[in-house]
Amino acid sequence: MTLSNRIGAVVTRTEAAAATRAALVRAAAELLDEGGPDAVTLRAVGARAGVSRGAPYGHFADKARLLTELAIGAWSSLADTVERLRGEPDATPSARLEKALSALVEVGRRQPHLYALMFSTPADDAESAAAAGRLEDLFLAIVADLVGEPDARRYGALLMSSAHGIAGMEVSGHLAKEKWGVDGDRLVRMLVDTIRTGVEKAARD
Amino acid sequence: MTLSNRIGAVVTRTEAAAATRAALVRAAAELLDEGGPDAVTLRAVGARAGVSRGAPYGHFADKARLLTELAIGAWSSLADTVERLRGEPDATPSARLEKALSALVEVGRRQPHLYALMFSTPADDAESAAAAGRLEDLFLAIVADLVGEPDARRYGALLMSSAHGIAGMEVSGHLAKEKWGVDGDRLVRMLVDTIRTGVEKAARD
DNA sequence: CGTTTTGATGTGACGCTGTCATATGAATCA
DNA sequence: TGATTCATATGACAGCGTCACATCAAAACG
Repeated sequence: MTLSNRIGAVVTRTEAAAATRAALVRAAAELLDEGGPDAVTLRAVGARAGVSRGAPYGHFADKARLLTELAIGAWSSLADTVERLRGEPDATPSARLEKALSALVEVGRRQPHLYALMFSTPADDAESAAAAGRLEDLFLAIVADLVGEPDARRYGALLMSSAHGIAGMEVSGHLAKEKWGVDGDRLVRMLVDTIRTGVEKAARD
Repeated sequence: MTLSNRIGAVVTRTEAAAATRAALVRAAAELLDEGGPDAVTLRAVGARAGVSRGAPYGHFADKARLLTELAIGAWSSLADTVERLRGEPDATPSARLEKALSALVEVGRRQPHLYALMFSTPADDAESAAAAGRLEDLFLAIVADLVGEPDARRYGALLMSSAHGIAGMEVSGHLAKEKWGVDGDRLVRMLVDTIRTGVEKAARD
């Protein structure tokens, strides 16, 4: 009637299955962070979650789907971070924008393998696209506060792409400070300043 | 004394080995373009090059080294393209800059898997870093023509990162036109214009 | 010229991987 | 209680990268 899971708590059957599923996702995330994509094998994921190598197939169609869920979690978490910026109405639009862009770069810096996964997961997956879309919409709203509505989409695309590139250059080690004399944070500030002054200039004309 | 290779030409032994090596690289590049990274197996590479699965080990330490050579070739080829822009002195600095950035984006568009490989190859490889460094230096010279020497490095980093991000967003399918209303080419033009007007403004002050 | 050396290539074998078919066994339900 | 359902465990399979070893012809040498 009851069942004790790996930490000894008494739970129902479906609760135990949900806990196993969560443990599998967590194990995969940890393995990805610690050893990169090659370290994420279903056998290793199962072992860390305390189940067998075949158990993941009871929760995910295949390995790719498990990885997609990692990416979805990363997009959602980042969206939560950006959404929290809306609760700081005292900050200027450009300050909020800089924080949002920095949050993206920070994911790349802290979890480079997860960051790469976010942009390599198949874009045709509906759930993944929705999670990424939520971040993009939140981001778009912040950009609109700075540049105004008619131009928000194109500037949003430019800003998001540029921040993604800054993160990518950092992740791949192509942003060596001795070569360019700057780091990613500095580039984000330059980016926001450049757009801001450009918009102010356009407003004067 | 002599040896006929796979296309029937009579060649010496070392020539044949060099041809095999080139055939392996070409086969790997084709398989990458056609089927993505998963399609690049040493068995498939060997088969397409007309040799056995073990033959690559006579020319490359391991599979990773073969892939690194693909990346090196991509960096070199892109550097050649950018170098050719120097032969157009009639073009304005901003026009040359736009062409250079577009060349990067175009690689991502035409050969997305190869593009991903360029930025995922280990940055600690000396030969690969040198090939990427040549492109960066050529690019830096073009940027210096536009923004002047003291600021060339930081603006170069920003421009290269942004272009990389535009390419990355396109490759991963995150630059949907219905969402942002623009494509990568448009973003490259916006990027160059923004920097150019920013520099002109700074010059007036 | 005959002999030896060298080096590219072919092949068998190993452990590892993702995946499927099947068995097990306990929670759930009639 | 008996039947069912469903998460999990396990055996098996093909494909993978890689290594050890065998082969065999070109090259070097006396």
